[in-house]
Amino acid sequence: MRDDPTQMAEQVSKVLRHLVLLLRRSSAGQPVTTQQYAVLGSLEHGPRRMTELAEEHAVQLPTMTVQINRLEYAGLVARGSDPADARVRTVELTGEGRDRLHAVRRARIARLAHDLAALSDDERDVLAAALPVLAKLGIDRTTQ
Amino acid sequence: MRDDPTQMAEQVSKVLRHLVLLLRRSSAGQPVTTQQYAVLGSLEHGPRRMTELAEEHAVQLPTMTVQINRLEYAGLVARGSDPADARVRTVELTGEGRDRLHAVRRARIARLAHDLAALSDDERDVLAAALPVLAKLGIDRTTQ
DNA sequence: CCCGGAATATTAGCCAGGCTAAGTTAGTTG
DNA sequence: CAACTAACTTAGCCTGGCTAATATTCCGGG
Repeated sequence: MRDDPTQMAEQVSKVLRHLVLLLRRSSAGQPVTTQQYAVLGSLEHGPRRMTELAEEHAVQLPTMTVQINRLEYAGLVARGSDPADARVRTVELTGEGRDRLHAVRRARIARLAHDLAALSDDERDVLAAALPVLAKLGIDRTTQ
Repeated sequence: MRDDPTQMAEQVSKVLRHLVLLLRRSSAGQPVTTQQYAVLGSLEHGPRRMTELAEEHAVQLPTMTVQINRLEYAGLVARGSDPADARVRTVELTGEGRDRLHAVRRARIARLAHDLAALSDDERDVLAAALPVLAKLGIDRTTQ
């Protein structure tokens, strides 16, 4: 298949659609939406500024403003200021935000681990080998 | 890694997030949204009823109604009736809908093929081997 | 010193795409 | 034939995107 990129692309496309449906089914009705969870994850290692968050999540600044507003209202993050530049707002996790992040992460990892446990050793090997390749896919698109 | 499902799940989780971001970046500003494209794809092999479409896309019936309304307004699908049961509405592609589906598909496949072409032969082999495994992931979740 | 432009966020207003609850119409069954 | 069930649609709400239009604040040149 590797010699017919078009055919392979069709397979990849189907698999992507499958994964998207999987994610949709598994994230319905969770205590934190996938977007909120992703943003909380960005804050794990310290405060970030709004522009950073927006870029990292491939989103416009106003979109991130609204996200952070909701998270702040929910008590999961707090806004701060940069003493060196009064224009920038920083965002950081509250204690509750950190707790929630870890709880949701545990649940997601556990579910994934459960799914992975249903595979054979060989299948897990194959999958593990492919992860770096998947991570590499499309990285040059981000610079366009 | 295969012997530590939790660690592997973390890796998979990261890769999934990467793929989601990829999809978001690549689908921004397309002539057809990914949802619309997916629905058109379901109609490729003939008319379907609303309930079928909703189930297939893991969505409630009212959500599918709205989707089909938009596609119908855009002239890409047409509603019909089941002569055997006046309650059911059928949906099928119009000529323009079929053209649009094929055009969008070509574009998506081409972009994916381009990305795949940037990989080495070995990497493509590894990825090709993993596709069936990925397709298998989580299929038992749908029955819960 | 200060004035104009650039950078950082926010607000306002729009749209897509989810959901539930309630309503309509048509089949099914006791 | 009355009551229930099934298939959709409508209405109303929420999240999460976007652009355009404001503040604010910083910075560099005259």
